[in-house]
Amino acid sequence: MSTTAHSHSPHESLVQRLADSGLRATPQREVVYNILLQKRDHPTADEVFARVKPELPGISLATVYNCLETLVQCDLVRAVNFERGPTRYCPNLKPHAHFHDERSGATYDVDLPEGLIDQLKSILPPGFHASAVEITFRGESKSLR
Amino acid sequence: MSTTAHSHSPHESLVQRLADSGLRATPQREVVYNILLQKRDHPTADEVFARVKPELPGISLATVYNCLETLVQCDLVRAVNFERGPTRYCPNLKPHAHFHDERSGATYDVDLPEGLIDQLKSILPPGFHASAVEITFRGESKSLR
DNA sequence: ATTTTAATTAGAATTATTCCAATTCCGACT
DNA sequence: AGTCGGAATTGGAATAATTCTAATTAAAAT
Repeated sequence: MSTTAHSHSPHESLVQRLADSGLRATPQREVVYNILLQKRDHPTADEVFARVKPELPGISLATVYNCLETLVQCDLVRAVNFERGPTRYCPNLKPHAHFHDERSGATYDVDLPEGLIDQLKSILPPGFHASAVEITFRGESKSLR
Repeated sequence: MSTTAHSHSPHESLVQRLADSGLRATPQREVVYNILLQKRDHPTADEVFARVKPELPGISLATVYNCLETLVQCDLVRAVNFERGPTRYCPNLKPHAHFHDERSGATYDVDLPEGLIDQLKSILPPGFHASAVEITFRGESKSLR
């Protein structure tokens, strides 16, 4: 038995997740996903396009949009919007917040303590049920990485 | 003495805040601001434009954008972006979260318990200093208002 | 092999926003 | 009251991001 119920190889999980949604693992989808994993700086669709091109010169921007949307649908990638401007994409599946450095424009992932999301959900008034919570910090960070 | 150091009339605070930034209180700015106060449903610039027109038929969309931007600069209004799509505007100055009802598309303000923002800021790693925190819930609400 | 369905592609279309140059409006100062 | 100068507004053009569409290609199923 070489296939376990929950493989943790990125490639496996991609193929698996796509299959779960009845979708195919095309070269375009695989490369787009790998690009996101390689440099987790929350690139825009345009930036993904530029990074994918060398590997797949024939790819079109429309396909990049399609692939990103597909990956978001499969819960492999999160679409991030915290300011007017292009959507950014993030392959971090763990619950996390985003820190947006207003000086550099960079965005960092911030791990959340266990239970925080539930604590936040508990402040909602009766009748409100959240399936997801997004937290964005804005400010300045000394880390120049 | 009829003018106190901190008047709470919306109109006063508008005039005051604009003056503080060296800006004038024009009819366009006043009407745009009042429209936001009247119906706090987080309208887009287009929606604000439509609501302002009856009162100020000659106003242009560019001016609505200008006024909204000005109000945001003066900290009278918050620009809200939590999904791809047009920026929405919110005249609620108190710290609050947003609840986005995925069924109706409506957005509700959610009051935050005292201290929560500070608690959240405390989870940031060393070197990160947040000036603002945004919290967005997504889900379904029973409230049909 | 053929048929069917899914995915990709290029380019057009749409949407949201910003830019720009030309007025108009106001306030300060004669 | 009249004029000067900066601020604000306006309409339209320009830009940016995304979505749509119709045609083509690729892959899976029969």
